[in-house]
Amino acid sequence: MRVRFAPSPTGYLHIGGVRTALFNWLFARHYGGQFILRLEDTDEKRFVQGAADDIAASMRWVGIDWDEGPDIGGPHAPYVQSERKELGIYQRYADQLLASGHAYKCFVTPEQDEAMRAAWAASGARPERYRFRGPERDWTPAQTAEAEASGQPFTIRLRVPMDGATSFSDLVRGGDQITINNGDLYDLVLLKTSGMPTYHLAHLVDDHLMGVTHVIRGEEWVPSAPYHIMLYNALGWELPVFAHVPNILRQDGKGKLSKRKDDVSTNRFWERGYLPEAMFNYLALQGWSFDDKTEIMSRDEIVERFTIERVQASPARWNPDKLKDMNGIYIRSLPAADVADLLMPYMMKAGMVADPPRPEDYSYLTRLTPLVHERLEELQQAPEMLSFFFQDVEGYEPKLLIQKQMDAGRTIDMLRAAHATLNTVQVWETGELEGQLRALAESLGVKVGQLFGSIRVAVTGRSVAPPLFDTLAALGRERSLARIAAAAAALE
RNA sequence: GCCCCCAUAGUCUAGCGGCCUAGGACGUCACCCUUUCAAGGUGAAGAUCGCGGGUUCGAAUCCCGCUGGGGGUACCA
Repeated sequence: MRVRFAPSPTGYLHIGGVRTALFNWLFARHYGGQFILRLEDTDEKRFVQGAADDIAASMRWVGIDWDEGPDIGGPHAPYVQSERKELGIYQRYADQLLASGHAYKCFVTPEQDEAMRAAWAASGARPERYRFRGPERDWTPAQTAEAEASGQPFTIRLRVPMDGATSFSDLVRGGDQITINNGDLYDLVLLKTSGMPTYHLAHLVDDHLMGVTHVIRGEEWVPSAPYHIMLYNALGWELPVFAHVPNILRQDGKGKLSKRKDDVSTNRFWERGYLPEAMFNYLALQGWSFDDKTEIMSRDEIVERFTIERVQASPARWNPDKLKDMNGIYIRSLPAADVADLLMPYMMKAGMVADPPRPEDYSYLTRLTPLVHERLEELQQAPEMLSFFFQDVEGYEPKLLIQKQMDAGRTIDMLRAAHATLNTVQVWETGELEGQLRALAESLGVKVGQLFGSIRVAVTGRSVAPPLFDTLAALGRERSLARIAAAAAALE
């Protein structure tokens, strides 16, 4: 079994695209087939420099590799359509279709096409739809030859039957047939004036030549599938199995995910600190499921369990909360040392750690990581959560410092008492600090929450922070005492 | 407009004729744990299985219609 993912290098790869690539990849890996990456750069106008590399990087990041592709070659190289066009591959089949009468040369210019469309729409005939049929369909060979001799540019169009219907079955829909009336179709352009094939001709020729057995693609291709069926038949080729997977809809359900309107670039998630394993797991679940309970699965487990038959036909909605939750689960499942390594780039970027980091930066971050490890949902949250370890607290909020049922005076006294106690602590470590401060709270006759709360704000500048005694231990005696003193002074 | 696809809680889903008084997860809320926040634990609210007809002894599951949503309607993919 051979499948492919064939992106168009017109921009970055968004998660919907990755999901389609993933389903293809899972299919290939599950059945021990091959997964091909092919670049469909037949759109000369929308081509974006660097997009191809970006797309490949996004795929590699989530853990999708390919057996044949532009960068690694393969038995059917090249894997870039613009290069294949130079080899005359598409022209050859266009000529074959011309010879067999399945296609014809059309001299209608885009402008004329537009005018015809407008005229059609203006006619009282109330057309349901503008269905282009070139006048050249009925031309004699002599007429065509004459037009061509005059040097007029032309496209090669598929001669679509005026009546009848075209059906094909779809694996995602349980093998049910989808039928479309030929009368709703039009004479599709196969080869553009420039000599570049359209997607329709190019992908099909390549799929056949590359031995693709299963076409797994987004459902936006369903309406054009009949053209593809006609083309396979016209060329005398065996049909592949079709599986049109549902799109991922925008969060509000209004339309499919779009690069322009949604912040869904795969790279963005990479930047924000999503683990590729989490993204892989989440995306696999967008339209596919294993059973009624299992959600967290390793790559291997998903590969083992994935089948197209279990892919849903209805579209899923983009749910960042769910992804975030899953990312937290994956982060927590990692050893703290690994998390520390993953966090370092974020600390550097936030300017909290020297670039490049010094040995002591590594050891300090390793020391701090356990304090935030299980609180992280995105790695990028770490610098903010740990910022007070790297910069002093400025401007204490009396409101935060003064706990429930306390006032400024009592808080000052309490902080000074804490300062005195901590000043004499022999062993500056978590357990000892906790023991001493608990005893202090008792002797002061305040609730531990009141004491700890004030100290937390004094030391971190905020009411929500990592566990207090771990924080004090990691912050060190000197800085801890200085901040407590500063907080008390701020309340004067 | 026309064509195609889809339809279980706010969201992702399990279900493929009786096991469903519809299961799991995210989100929401409550409680427990607890120095805050998380994590973890327990529990709750939330779906007349979009609506209406059939078929059947029996339907979330099959059929039809309607409605709603999505996709397509390019010399873009």
